[in-house]
Amino acid sequence: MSTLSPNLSAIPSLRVSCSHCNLREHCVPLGLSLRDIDRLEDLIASRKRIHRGEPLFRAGDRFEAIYAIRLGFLKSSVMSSDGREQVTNFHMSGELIGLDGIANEVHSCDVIALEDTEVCVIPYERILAACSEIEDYNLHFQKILSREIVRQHGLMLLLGSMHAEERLAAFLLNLSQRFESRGYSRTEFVLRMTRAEIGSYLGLKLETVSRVLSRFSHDRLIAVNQKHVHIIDAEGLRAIVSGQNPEEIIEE
Amino acid sequence: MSTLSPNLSAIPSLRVSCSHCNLREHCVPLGLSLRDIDRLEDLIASRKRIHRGEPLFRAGDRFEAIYAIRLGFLKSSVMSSDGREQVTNFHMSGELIGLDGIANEVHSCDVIALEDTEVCVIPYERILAACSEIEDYNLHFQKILSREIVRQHGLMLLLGSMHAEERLAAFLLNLSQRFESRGYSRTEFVLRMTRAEIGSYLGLKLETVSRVLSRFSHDRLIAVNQKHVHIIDAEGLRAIVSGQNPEEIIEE
DNA sequence: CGTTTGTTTGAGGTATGTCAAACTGCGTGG
DNA sequence: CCACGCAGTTTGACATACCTCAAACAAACG
Repeated sequence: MSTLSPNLSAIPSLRVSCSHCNLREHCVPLGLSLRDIDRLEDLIASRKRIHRGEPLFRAGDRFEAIYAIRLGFLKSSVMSSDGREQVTNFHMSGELIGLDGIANEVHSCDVIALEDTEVCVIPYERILAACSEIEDYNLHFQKILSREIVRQHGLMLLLGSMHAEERLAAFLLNLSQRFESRGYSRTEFVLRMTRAEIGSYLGLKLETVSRVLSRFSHDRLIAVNQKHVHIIDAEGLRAIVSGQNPEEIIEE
Repeated sequence: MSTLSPNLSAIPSLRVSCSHCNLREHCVPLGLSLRDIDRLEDLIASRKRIHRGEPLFRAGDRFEAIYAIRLGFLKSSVMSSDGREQVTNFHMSGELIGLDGIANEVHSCDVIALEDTEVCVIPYERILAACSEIEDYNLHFQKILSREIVRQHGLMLLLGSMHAEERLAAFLLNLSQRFESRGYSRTEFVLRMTRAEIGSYLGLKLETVSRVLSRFSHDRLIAVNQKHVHIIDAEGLRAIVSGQNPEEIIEE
């Protein structure tokens, strides 16, 4: 792996332009020079489509590549020995998947597409090669890994010490922020996952998720219609996250 | 940072021998050649002692180094904006601390010594230098980061879907296994942390921790005397973790 | 030895889980 | 195109695991 896939440009349909990809700021957060960004394109071996409901990979699969989401929506989950599932993350465009596989050369979680999805396949050897060939790519990739660690700290805080309402409020605000940073509306979006999957992610049962969403809806913080969510009072949600549960409005 | 601290060997008291360190298999899990292990010693700038109760670093501190624990015991914790603390990990000898800081060049959690502790200070620039200079060190360090991600997945499973008894049983078995792999007894050890800290880590209140430990003690799974724990029936604990709650023994 | 910090245990409350039933929207096939 | 079935959601009634508050106890610490 001394040169980076010199032959790929021969296959135009597979050739990807990172420098023109509007997801660039997500995959390549560091201030790389344009010249280096061009070289990043060589990391990508191919693209892959996954249909709704299908796995990108499963726990136990051999780890070979990191995936960058071009478009779509997926969930990661781990299973306990006795079959309980815990959703560990929801992924949207621009995010990287598969970092867990580096540890043992085997994936430790399932990743399932929640809608039809397309990913860039980045063979891990190429990432290692880039680390030694591209100035600063080392630091760049370590930051990506570290960022995931920090993200999970936040999730542990949520799971370990927040109430159902706080968890849901934090969840909605997080989604909102991520949609916004991708150019979508931060106030209206569609939940790609079921109530049960939200519940698993937040350490709650689906009935609790449903009830809390109904309560938010009743309190005019959001409007929910099935999967469609409209955030009406983001400030109110933020207040809930930080425990500022305001005096309850007297029920009529 | 092209050469690795050539002047440090002039300070014998600070000179550390990784190759003779009995924690080597923890800090250096990869099968590095002896020659490379020798070079690892150059990573360490100094050692640092932290007294019980004192911080190694705090959230917001500038990130400069990774720390390898030579001996002692510490906790990591994150705080929510409204002051709730979540313990995210307990650390013992041979483990690396500070990986969270890579992401933003600032630490995102507090690390406090729970007993007098001594750590090796490994400036992060030296790690980056090693990544480009030592064959395979790149992969090695990325594995360390990925392993932390995988570990946290397990913790999320615990926090999101396990009962108090299962959490405690998993916690005790995890400690037991880590003590054993360091050459200590896997059946008798001292808890360095308070019930409140265990509770924070496991998403429980200290009273619940205390009650569950008492129940385990009553059921002859363990013997507890304050901080001292004796694991009597590891198999029984394992059964609890995997949800195999056996028919309750009739209370006398 | 008194004070502080941590632990245990009890009584009672509550948030969330469990079980169940009705409802909705969607896709499939008649 | 309608009807059917299915997967997902909502809502209610009830159960319970865990939390809260409180008091007594134990250990550690100056």
